[in-house]
Amino acid sequence: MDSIGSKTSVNFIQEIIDNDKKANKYNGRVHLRFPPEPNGYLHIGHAKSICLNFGLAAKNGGLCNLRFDDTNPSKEDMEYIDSIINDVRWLGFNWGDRLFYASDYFEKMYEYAISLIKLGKAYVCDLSPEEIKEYRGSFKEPGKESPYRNRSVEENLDLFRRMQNGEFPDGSRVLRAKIDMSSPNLNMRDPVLYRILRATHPRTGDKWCIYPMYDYAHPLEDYFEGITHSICTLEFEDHRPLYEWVLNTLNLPDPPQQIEFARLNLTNTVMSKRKLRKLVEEGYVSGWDDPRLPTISGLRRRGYTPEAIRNFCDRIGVSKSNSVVDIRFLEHCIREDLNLRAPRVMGVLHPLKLVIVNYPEDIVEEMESENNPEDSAAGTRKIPFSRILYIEQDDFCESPPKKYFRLAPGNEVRLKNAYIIKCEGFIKDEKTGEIKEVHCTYDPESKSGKPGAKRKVKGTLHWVSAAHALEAEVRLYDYLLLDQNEVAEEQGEGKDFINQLNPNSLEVLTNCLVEPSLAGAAPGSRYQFMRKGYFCVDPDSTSDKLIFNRIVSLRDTWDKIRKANKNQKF
RNA sequence: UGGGGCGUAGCCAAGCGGUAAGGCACGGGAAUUUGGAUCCCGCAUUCGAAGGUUCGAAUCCUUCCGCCCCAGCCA
Repeated sequence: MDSIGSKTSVNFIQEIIDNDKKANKYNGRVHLRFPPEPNGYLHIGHAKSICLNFGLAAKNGGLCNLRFDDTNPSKEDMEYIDSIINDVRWLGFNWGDRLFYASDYFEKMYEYAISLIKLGKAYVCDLSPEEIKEYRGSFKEPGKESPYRNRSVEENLDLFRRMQNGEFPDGSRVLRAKIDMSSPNLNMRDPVLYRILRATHPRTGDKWCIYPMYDYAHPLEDYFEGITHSICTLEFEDHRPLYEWVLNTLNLPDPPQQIEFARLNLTNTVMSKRKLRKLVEEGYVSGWDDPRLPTISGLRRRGYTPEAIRNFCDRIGVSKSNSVVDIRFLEHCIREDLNLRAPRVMGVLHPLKLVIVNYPEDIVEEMESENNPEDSAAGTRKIPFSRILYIEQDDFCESPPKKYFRLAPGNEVRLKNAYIIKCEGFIKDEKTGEIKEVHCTYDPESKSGKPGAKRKVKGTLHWVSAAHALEAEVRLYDYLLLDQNEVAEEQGEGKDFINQLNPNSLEVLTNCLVEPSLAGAAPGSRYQFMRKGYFCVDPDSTSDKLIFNRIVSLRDTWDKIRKANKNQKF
């Protein structure tokens, strides 16, 4: 019932919106915004927020703006602006002509700051950063009032203008709100509103040398854009009184309301900008779009679809409790999506030569194969079959364990869309134990589609024809981080997430063989390699050298049985 | 330590005084030319704990316990 696109239960934010609409608050308008700071790449945690904001707007006949919160030029960059725009669009959202920047409002914000000064609600403070910290007090002790707190309006006006004029060095003065130095909420102890900062802004260049702080800028940005519900994450809960203070003190009508929800955490990966940056900058991964990262660009390169990501975000729910979503749920979402639409192909990751000894040497048959059993409209294709094939090394076992349905001496197995074969022998390198090739006979009556194919055989294998297969590189990805318990076992609890990194998060296979229909497969196209998983053609792929990224493996019950058996020994 | 939040299954999460939805994971089975997909079945006598109110409490009250966030001129 609750599959793709079906209803999810109403979350607490929707409830607030429902009540506001009922009460005709904001004249029934619903206007949201996604307000990233352009200081990093978007990740799936942002996707949760994007889906929430744009989704809520759509559901309620409202609008959602894209707005860059670019109030700190020392950390922000045009590169990030471009990537964020690209990612939000790729996820499938549309902000119409409502692309905004906090920096668009610097002039207005400055004017409102002057109003605050005139109201006696803001003052220029000459304390150093260290002194301000000292004066702020602590959790148990109230703060002390700044000696500059009671300057006259005229003096404040004059000093603030001169701050803006560039007459003072960076860090020498700030504009502060005059609220309450003994508030139990530290955010209300005369917070800084403006700081002097000489840094070239990505959009306004060197026009300004003072920049508003988030707590002052954000409520105003929301107000300027007619935002009704300003959704942010839990850590801003303590800032809400300040958000409201700015709007109320300035006496702005229909003030937006801030609502907080829990950010997304995922198992087996990292989500903080700091950690992602460390991985990228210190070369633990290949870049922001490394397919192992939970960045939008990484997921895109890995082969995740926007639909799967959106579906995931819609299904994890929205609440206020700190939670960690199992990454396997994300994997479920991409499997569910790709199962329905990824064409099936055959690709052998670890090739093992298989000779059909009773099959003519000079014949090539074209085997008819369904492109997608979940979608008959996907049609069929022909796959060449011949005497010499390659199968998966795993699919042959000299002395098979219990419940092994694959090829073993004397065993019969079906080759997908071809014939039933029987293992008659194999060649083994006695020194290394390596199986060099497997010899089989085929049953000519068992060709797929023919009555003789109806026989029951336990296993079905995928294969490629040696003479026709294409060489390919396949990149197998695994979780970026080990499970918490594995880490404890293997290296004794490290505090640094670096020693939690999975050493096997990337395995590159260079000798894979895929069916010839894959020639010229376009970067970004996705396939199911039957019995193996879903794969996506990497942008590095060329017509000479195919490169596939494994998006996610198929569910593998044999693998589970195998592991269970292994663990049983003890 | 003062303030702000949050505790429902291994993980998310509904529930809003009338007797614990759903999904993931997990276990079992059916069917199967992907050990995939699909389909069945199972999976909280109990909601952080203890008291109280009530005919009736995950929902209301009290106390306690645990976890997260806050002392940037970051957002």
